[in-house]
Amino acid sequence: MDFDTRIPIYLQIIEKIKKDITLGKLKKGEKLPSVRSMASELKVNVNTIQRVYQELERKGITATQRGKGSFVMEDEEMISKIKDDMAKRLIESFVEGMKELGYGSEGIVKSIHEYMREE
Amino acid sequence: MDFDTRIPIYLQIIEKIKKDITLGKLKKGEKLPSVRSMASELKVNVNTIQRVYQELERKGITATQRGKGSFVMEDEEMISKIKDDMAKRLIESFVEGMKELGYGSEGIVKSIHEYMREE
Amino acid sequence: MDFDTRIPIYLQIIEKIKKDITLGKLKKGEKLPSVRSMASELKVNVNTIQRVYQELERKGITATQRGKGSFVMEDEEMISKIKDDMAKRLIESFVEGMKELGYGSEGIVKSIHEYMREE
Amino acid sequence: MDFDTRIPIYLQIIEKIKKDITLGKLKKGEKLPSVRSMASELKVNVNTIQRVYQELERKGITATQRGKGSFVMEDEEMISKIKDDMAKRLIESFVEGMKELGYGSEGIVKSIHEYMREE
DNA sequence: GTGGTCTAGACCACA
DNA sequence: GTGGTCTAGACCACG
Repeated sequence: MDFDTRIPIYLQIIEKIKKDITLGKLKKGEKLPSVRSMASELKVNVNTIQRVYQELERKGITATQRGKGSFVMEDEEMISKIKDDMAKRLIESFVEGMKELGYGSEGIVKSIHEYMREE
Repeated sequence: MDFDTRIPIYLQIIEKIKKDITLGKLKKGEKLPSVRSMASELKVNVNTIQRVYQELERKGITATQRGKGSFVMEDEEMISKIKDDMAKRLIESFVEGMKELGYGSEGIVKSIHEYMREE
Repeated sequence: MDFDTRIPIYLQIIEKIKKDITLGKLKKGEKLPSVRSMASELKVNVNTIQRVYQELERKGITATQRGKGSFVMEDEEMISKIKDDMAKRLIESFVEGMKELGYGSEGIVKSIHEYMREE
Repeated sequence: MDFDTRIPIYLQIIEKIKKDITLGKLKKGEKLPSVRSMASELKVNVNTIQRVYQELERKGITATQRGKGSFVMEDEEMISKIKDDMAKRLIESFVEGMKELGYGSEGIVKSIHEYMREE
């Protein structure tokens, strides 16, 4: 995993984990790697991962049990909400960026269609 | 002008100026206010405005002439080239992001349409 | 028995046992279940129960006899003395805390009354 | 300021600041000491204070502006809510503790009255 | 000068 | 073995 220097590492890891959950790579109830093993795997400090897990718990995405580990929450609804949220954020920032460049609604839709056709 | 605490003030001001240019409020060749006057008008630190002008110049949007001030670039073609480039990069990263979330081509187009309709 | 993740399991079990003693479910002199049987019954690690018994003994609530097991203490007077002491400490720290929050004597008494009424 | 070893330092500092706000020692809109000055004053690491300010912001008690500092929120209602919350937590844990010791509602009220009279 | 992030390394509480 | 807290010290972004 490569990190974008402009964005805090811990945020990038959070996004990665959320993505893995929505894609089913991490299943409900499954145990996440221990703080230390994930830290060494990603070549990152333990504290950074600890922050990641803390934030995930605060958002209700995982639950942490001292001495046991962190587990993905079993809440189906929550997971689909995460996916919708992430998609919405992507779309918003995309549309906003295009508008700042002077594109109107039709222009944006048209550009996307063109891009898809080329691919 | 009110600022969103979450985003650096200097970025917010840059966006404002870029918008003013595309909307024709600031015309090609026109002189921007001096660093000091803009700073006092927006009730913002002089350093902040200095950074704004620096970034604008770096992006080729304005040109600074020592002792005279900053001026909006006259080079129309260059600006439109930059715009196309930025748009392409925006679209690419957007599509890539959506695919990582598990969306296919149709899903992406559909999401954009839905979002536009809501707005 | 369900456990609250925020509080150490061993503390929750201790409280449960203390309650059982005051309610007479566990009588003076009675033998507590073995570490292993209690652990398997509560689906909890053996170490955890060991710590529970250790703490109970440290507090003088039980006594452990090697090879025989743990027994609820018979010393009634000592237990009631401990209780009075604990109660006094509880009250003191409570009153001190309320005063730090700016409550006067009447305010404290009033708050307690209100809380009791709600319950 | 002395710290109780059993409770995380950052939590103790948070409680201290909340108390100061409810008591009017820290007024609405007022600037909190900088992370570094508070850290050196309390002889605590900078990171620890940073966590304190972060949590306070997350709870809506303060607002932080990068490069400027942290400020107490101007929300009157929020402040009185903090006080009520803190008092409620104190009362709850006190009553719960007394009940575990075998005191009934009348016993608790009586004990408080006695304690107040002695003082 | 101010907050934000990160590292390396330590010690503790819990299961 | 697992998470939680803390320290010392560093570098960066922002005003």
